[in-house]
Amino acid sequence: MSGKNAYQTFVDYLLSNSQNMTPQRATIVGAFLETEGHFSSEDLYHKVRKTEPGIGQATVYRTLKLLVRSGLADCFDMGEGVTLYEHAYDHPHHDHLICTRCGRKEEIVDETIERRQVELAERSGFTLSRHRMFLYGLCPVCRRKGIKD
Amino acid sequence: MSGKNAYQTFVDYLLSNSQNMTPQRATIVGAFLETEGHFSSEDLYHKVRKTEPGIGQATVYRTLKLLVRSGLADCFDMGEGVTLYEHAYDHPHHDHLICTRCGRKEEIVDETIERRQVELAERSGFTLSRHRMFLYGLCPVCRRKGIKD
DNA sequence: TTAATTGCAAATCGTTTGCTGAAAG
DNA sequence: CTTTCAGCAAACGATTTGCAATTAA
Repeated sequence: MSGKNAYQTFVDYLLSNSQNMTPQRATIVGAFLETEGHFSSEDLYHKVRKTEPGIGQATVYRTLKLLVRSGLADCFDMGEGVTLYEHAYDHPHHDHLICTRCGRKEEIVDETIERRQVELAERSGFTLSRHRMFLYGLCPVCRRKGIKD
Repeated sequence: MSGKNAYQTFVDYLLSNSQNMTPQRATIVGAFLETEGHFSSEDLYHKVRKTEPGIGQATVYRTLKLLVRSGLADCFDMGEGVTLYEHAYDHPHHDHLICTRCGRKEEIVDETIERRQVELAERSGFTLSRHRMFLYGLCPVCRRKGIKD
């Protein structure tokens, strides 16, 4: 049902911007909604192609942009040259913990840090609007492997 | 004198990797050392060109890579499609506070946050090796302007 | 002399854009 | 009808790479 609401939110976004729902957009949004975790535009493109081979890559890029603007998706760039997307609808803010060996990503949040960030910003006179935090390290599995190697 | 040591550190790095100091590298490293704040490879390229118009862009890219490996420089990508560099020699870890309007960047650190990050990672079984944190907001100057507008 | 380095231009790669025909309201 | 779309291919912009000529050790 979260899917239903999310989809409707997207349709509403389109309507309120004099933009149309189209078969292609419906397909892409559908694929987006059933994709968990972090993925690139290209990942989604490949997924969509399995169902609708006619869809162009540009359409996926354009639709992902709409998804972000509509609030359904969030995107971030970890500096690897690719933009990653994730669900933002019914999915509160969080940061990322990334394994530098296997690439596994975990979502994390910490109230203390969130609060400190606002204080820190204010101390410099800034009004904080958002932030991005990436923690890099070895995940338990990879650490164990590392010891064996 | 920090400049002297930094330069020597770079030369040592080259020597220990059977790489040579060259006039081009010396020029680029010199320009790098006298550039404060955050800058892109292209920024440095333009600066270097004023002195040595013959230097190629690829050489600047290549030398910046060496500067990072030697520990003189640190680089990060804020997702704007450009890699930014800054001094890392005699310049301890810090995070960034960025004005979303004028782009001004301030360096920040907070012991509480740093400590919490390690704890958070450990709670997930990760061994933290490094992190990146960007706080985005309106700087005091821009906020004031915003009110007037 | 031998390995490392340079500058240039061509190649990459993810992403964006211009364009023309097609479709939505 | 009028505007918004889609698909394609070309354009882009930052960065990398292949290569032949040059230089450092």
